[in-house]
Amino acid sequence: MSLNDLDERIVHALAEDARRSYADIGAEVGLSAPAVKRRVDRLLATGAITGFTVRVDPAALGWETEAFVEIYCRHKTSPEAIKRGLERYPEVAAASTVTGEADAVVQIYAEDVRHFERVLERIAGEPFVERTKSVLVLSPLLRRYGAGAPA
Amino acid sequence: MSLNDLDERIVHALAEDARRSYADIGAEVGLSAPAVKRRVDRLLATGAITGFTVRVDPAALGWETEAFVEIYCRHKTSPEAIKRGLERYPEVAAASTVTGEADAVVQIYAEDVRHFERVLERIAGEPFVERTKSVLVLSPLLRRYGAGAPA
DNA sequence: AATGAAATCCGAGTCCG
DNA sequence: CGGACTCGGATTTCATT
Repeated sequence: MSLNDLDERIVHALAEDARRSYADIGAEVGLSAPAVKRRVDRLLATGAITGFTVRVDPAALGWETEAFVEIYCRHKTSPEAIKRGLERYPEVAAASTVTGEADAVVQIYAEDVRHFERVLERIAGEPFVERTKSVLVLSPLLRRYGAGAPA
Repeated sequence: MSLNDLDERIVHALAEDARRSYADIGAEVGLSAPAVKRRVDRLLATGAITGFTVRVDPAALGWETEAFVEIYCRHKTSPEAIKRGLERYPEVAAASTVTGEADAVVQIYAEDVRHFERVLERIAGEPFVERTKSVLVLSPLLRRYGAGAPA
């Protein structure tokens, strides 16, 4: 399934501000309000847009600390094993196997650095984990398409 | 900044579906529609809620390739400059300044590897970018709290 | 100070050409 | 797809506790 340029611009406009009126978005992409609505409805029906949310300041929710953790596994650890090992941690927001030296990148939200440290120690202690390498997020610059939002 | 119980429930309701009417949310938390609106306005003013977005399915949009890009900047590049430089790329889903050697981590969705290569070249060509280091996502293991791709 | 009821107004949703 | 109409909910006003 492929979207044309118009749909993409509409999704992008909604990603920035889902409260903009159809007429407003239409003025930007060159369509009338009903035309924009029809396309949004279609995007919802096909599952390209899965819903509407608020962007929340994680700090306001008490999740002050965010981190990316690279995980280096012992040989022959399957992606499924990594997944099973990580999904027990509620602090893990996202995890993916990746190219490069590390085997997986894990995105973690913790209440504070102390909380993060505890989580990291437990993950590092998992039998399939050889070693880890973390970077802490200093300040979130951009957050679109619902990416990386807790709760 | 701290949220009381009512605010928390309102934020939670909006996080699930930001299109619900104020009256509907009010019925759930025990307030009238205007009362809910006033609290949402206040949450927006204080920055607890930073905006309204759509949740999108990257695959349905044809964004099959996902990558994490570490950006190393020239000296004296402010976070704001990085943000301004990156927000023009619709392919950028998230960006954060981080601890460690790199200055920022950027999460990118592209149609395919070729598309990603083009985007990376353009980002690497930005005046504030010294060099970049990328890892491609092989398979998304976990995606929670609306992080990345909400299936 | 924060609330709910009533009134207004704008935009979503619908129908038609 | 655009234009026009209708209707629901957002937003405002105001009285109340």
